[in-house]
Amino acid sequence: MAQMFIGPTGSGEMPRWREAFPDARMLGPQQARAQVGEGDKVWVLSRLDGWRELVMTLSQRGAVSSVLSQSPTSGEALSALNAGARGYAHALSPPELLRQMDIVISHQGIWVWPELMTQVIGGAFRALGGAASLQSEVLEGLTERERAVALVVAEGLSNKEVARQLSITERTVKAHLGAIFRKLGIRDRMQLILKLSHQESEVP
Amino acid sequence: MAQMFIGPTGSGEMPRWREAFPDARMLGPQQARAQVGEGDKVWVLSRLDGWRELVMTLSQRGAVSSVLSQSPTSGEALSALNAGARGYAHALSPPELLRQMDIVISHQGIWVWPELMTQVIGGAFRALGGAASLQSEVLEGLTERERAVALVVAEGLSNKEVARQLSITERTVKAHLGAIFRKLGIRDRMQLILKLSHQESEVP
DNA sequence: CCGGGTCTTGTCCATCGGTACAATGTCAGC
DNA sequence: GCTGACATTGTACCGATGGACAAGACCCGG
Repeated sequence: MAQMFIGPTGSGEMPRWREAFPDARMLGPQQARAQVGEGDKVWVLSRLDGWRELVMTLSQRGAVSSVLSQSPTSGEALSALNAGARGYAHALSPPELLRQMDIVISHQGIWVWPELMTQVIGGAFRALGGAASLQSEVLEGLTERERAVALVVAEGLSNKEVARQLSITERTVKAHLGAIFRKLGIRDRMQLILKLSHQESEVP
Repeated sequence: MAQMFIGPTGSGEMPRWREAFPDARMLGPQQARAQVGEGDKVWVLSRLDGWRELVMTLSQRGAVSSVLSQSPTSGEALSALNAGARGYAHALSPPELLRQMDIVISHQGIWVWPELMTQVIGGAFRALGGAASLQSEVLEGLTERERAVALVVAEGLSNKEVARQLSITERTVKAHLGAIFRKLGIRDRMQLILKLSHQESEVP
């Protein structure tokens, strides 16, 4: 559960951050990969080369990471979140804000520099509007519930996850999937995805 | 700073939520528009007609709102966030989770049902030129052989079929796939397909 | 009231998919 | 010559997946 800061080796700055977490440790990228484990909270400076990849591995390892940038942009914010980061803010944010971030990300939340959040969400929304149109003819022959299952499965979720999301049993998900496969003449979820994203494909 | 729940008039359910916030008030949409003000924390049921518009006005008024859905989807999540909501979760989430959400959104954070978060962020990432920057280099980090496997797998073929097509063992296919998953930071072939198919479908 | 369609769940089982812990051979570069 | 990246394959394990067989609940039209 250690609090750690990761920056270019030898970077002794980060005064605001130090102020917010006096007891934290400062690490270089190498040490980070070696020492960070599940539950640790890491703060990565985006000035660091390969920060994205670092965040990705640390996140998969179960660490909770935030990215601090000297010049925040919505693109970098998204990149960070996509890499698994849970927070994104200006590197020189005031200590109170940093501590606030800490609270948020410690509770499964996401914290992003507010102005950026608007852009991020806005962009995503526009894009998904287009994505929503993809469904259509393929799903015509399916029932209400089957369509719902098909769409969620096509997002890449497992049966268990679909079950949770639709508040039904995994068994029921399988039942619907079976019907979907039969009706669409396909054999598994992979082909379902292909059928929904492109209309083409189909192999012997 | 009142905690309020807004659902269809006369909806007396929401046991889990009640449990989480015993002192909160339940309102109908009309009352909400009249009474909610700055700093109030409102929970809106997405089953409610016009929930999106409601969230939008309340948010602009300075209220902090979360949306609870009976059947959460990434699309609805984005829609909620875009309307100004700060939280999005299943309507029957356990009380501890709801209180956790409360903490997060009270600290300027965003809270979204974890499984959906990945999709939401993923969608957003693809939407804003992140697609161009990273997608093209998705396969860059892979070796010759890994790329070959990735492409065939993305066609929807099984490991056995890939093996036949590339004249290698199924075991070897698994080996390459393992490396691919690790390098791309994904967990299975479904996500690989999504990562690859979304790189060709972009908007003007 | 009855039959059909839909939604739901159950058990059982064969297979697939992903990973852990390996080994072998090749080939480029220091 | 040795090291490291790459390709290949093996055994083993276990969770995920899809199908088989079955059944109860609900609703709607005949």
